Amino acid sequence: VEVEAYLGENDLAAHSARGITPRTRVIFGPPGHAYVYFIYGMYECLNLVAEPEGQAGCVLIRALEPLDGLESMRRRRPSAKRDVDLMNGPGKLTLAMGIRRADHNGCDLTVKSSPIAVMRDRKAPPPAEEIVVTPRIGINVSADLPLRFFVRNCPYVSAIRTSAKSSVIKG
DNA sequence: TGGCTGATGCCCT
DNA sequence: GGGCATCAGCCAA
Repeated sequence: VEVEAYLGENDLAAHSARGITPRTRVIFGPPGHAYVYFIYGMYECLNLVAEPEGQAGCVLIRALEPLDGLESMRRRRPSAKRDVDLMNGPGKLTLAMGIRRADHNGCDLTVKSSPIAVMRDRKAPPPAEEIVVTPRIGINVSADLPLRFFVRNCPYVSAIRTSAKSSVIKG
């Protein structure tokens, strides 16, 4: 329900901006794979590689709406007081899902046997009617680019922080 | 409700 | 060695 785009070029906020390193190698690999990185000494963040092999570009998953597995998520995140707080942040949702860099960085999400369940036993929900577009959260460079997208009026997003720079995509 | 801060370790200069 | 795509708890108002 909430993502941010990180581009391959002209986006200094992207980890891939300085080219291929041991950490960013996955971002330059084939699409549909998970790029999981460790941040602030405590948290992991999940990205989906989104460009053809050889090009950089990925999507940071910032919030999800839990449709299944609520009990196990509550066990992994006992600090969440309400269901809407289980996955409303990039560090929270990896905790709730048990996603770790050591286990899941580089794994292929396009196969049924993927260790990260992506619509494995479900039909996709209907597309959101309205998407809000804003600048990305928590970055200092390329901070004005409108690359954060979230479902309007969805209670599961991390911060309904719309600004003067926000806009809405319909349909 | 909103702002500040400590916790904590990888990554790249 | 400094910065970092974060979070939870604390405090003031």
